[in-house]
Amino acid sequence: MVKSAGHPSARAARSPSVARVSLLIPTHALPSLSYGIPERLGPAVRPGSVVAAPLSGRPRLGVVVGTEDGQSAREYVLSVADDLSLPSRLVEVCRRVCEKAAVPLPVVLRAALPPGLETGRYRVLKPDRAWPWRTGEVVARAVLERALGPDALRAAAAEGRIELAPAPPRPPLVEWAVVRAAANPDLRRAPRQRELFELLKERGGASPTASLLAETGANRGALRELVRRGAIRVVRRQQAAPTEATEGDRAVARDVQPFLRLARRAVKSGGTFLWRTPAREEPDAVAAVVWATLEGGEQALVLAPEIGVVESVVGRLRRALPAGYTVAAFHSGLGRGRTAVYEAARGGAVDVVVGTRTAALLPLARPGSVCVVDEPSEGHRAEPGYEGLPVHVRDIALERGRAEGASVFCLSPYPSLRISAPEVRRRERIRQLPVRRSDAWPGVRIVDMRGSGAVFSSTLIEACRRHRDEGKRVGMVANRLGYATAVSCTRCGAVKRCPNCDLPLALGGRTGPLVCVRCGHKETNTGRCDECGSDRVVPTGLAVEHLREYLAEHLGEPVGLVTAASRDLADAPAVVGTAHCILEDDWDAVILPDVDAFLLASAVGAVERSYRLLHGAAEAARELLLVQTRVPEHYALRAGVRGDYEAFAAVELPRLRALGYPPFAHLAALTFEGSGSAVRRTVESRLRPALEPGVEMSAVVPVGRAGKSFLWRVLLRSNGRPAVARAAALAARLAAGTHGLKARVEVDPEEV
DNA sequence: AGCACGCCGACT
DNA sequence: GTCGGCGTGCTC
Repeated sequence: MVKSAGHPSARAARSPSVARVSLLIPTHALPSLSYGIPERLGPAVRPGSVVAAPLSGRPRLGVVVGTEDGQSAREYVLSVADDLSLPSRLVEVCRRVCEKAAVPLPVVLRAALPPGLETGRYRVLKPDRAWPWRTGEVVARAVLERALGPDALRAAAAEGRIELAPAPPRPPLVEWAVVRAAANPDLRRAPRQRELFELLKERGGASPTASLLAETGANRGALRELVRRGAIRVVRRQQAAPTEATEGDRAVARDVQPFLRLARRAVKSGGTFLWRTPAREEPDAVAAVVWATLEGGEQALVLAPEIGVVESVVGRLRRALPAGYTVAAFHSGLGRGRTAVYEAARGGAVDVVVGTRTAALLPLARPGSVCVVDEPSEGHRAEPGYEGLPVHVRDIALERGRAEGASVFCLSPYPSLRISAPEVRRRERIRQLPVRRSDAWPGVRIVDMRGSGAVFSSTLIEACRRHRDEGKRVGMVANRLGYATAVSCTRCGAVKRCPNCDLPLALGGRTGPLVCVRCGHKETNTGRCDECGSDRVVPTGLAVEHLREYLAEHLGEPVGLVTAASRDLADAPAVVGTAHCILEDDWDAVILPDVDAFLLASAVGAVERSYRLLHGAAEAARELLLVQTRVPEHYALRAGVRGDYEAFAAVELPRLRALGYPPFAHLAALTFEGSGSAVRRTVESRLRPALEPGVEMSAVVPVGRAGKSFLWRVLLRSNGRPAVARAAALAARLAAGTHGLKARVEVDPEEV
């Protein structure tokens, strides 16, 4: 559905109003450009319209980000793709996200458009006689370019023979069975076919064949036979949005009731809220917010950090919400099926969308509320340089609240300090709902490991054995994958380091080799200390495999393993795994044998993560939380095992302020890929002189390599987020214009 | 002087 | 992203 300006004749003589267009070219280097609005397109061109406009003589797809009156422009908007246009308030959200996060505006806008949108396809309007394509056919730019050559392609576009035809990917086709009119087959001696036919009639005479076959257990032969008899037709239809109808299950809804009054009040008053509830109550709090939103006739968007959580929240909402509403999931795992959900959300046909970060900018016809589930999770932000925006979902949600008037809820027992700090809450007008504490708390044992070289204390081993003997389950958290992060001498304490990079060498397998994670240096593990000559060099840094082996030895029976990559013997009485995989489950006892690896990590943000780990571990443990440490008085440890978030914040916030870290100052992490000389030249002679006052920049530090090229890290810091974002955007622009240099930019990363 | 190549900035 | 201008440096 593209409205075209009939070519140059349509250019109005009097000065037309002007559209600012952000062309969908993913670069920092191209600003929004001004184009005239031809008279006949006038009303269709508004902020949010998706339009075609020429750049360097060829049409490009872009989004109108603003309109002005009076000025004239040399080039004109060519056409409008009405069926793709975004709500203008969402464009406002995209603009603010772009400014705050130093992500090019076209990249942010692209994230708000349908996934997989083809921007480089043309519809053939008036084919030349020599062309192999017919009128109305849609052809990819690459195909046209190969066949015609770039000049003829441009000429064809200028002559109006072809027209840019953006199209979201079509939903996949699904096979349907449809009863033929007046069909009355004799199925007395064909029970399978009869069953199929009856079920199909029960469903109103049309149904996807997959579910018919699954439900009756019939095979395709029975279906084919019905077709042969002329009883049914098999047709292919576009898959409808995979929405689910709510059920209003009373028993499940009862769990939601305690949250409902609060949620109704908050949704009604509007604004941004922190809601601290125990992790296991989060789905019910979300259900209450969604419920209250639907009562107001608006749509709810729920954002979860990963696909598994999305699916479980969808299931919970489907059962808990009153009957008569629709819920849909939106995440990358749905492939092309996502398009239909996108359309349904944009058109207001679905009431609730639950999605991963890819859904953060999903257009909604009636935006009512946005819930960020497990707010501090790092899954809410894409790694810079990979697909998706390197922006935390909470920041997008906050902007949606402001621009679209949606109520925003950030849920977690332990929200990130950058959103819960009193200064931030005041500045951003974030209100805190009454805190709900876990009603059960396990017993806590903190085992002081000072003066012990052992991996496991006797307390730990006894606790494991006791739980095992009582038929209870123990979950143990490891901090690393693999076997060991380093080897050190038990006599003098020296750590074996890489001769090139000075980094501790990691142990690849039980007996070696020793490998450098940065430069790839490899050596055999001799077990001998280079410093004191002892032969007592042993693995340290308790990685998953090692812990598992060790624990199995002590218990005299196999121990389970759960990581993102593998699940083995997950039902064993004792299971070792990564923090993420262990803590999403419930255990009788949770054991953190090496919490110091988290507490003492050098990254700022690591302490906060440790607090969450401890608090989360306590919530996941029914009876016992056991922690081994050499810093038993550490504030994050003491507060974490009690779930005392306020006590932790009271110490950590002043520390962050003193260090000049978010939320008290803002950072941008720049990662450059290229030769050291190119990086230093760009950073020192071009970026540094251009920095605004108040923006500090660190030195260039090597941080490893990506394949053949080297990676370098530079940190920018400023009191104001806009200033640091501008500097980061400048860095990205400089790198984009420098041959052999790539930059990835992240403003206020979760951890530095 | 004439031309190839690569860098840089403009493009609306 | 893509193009053209222009400066550098090489060849005829």
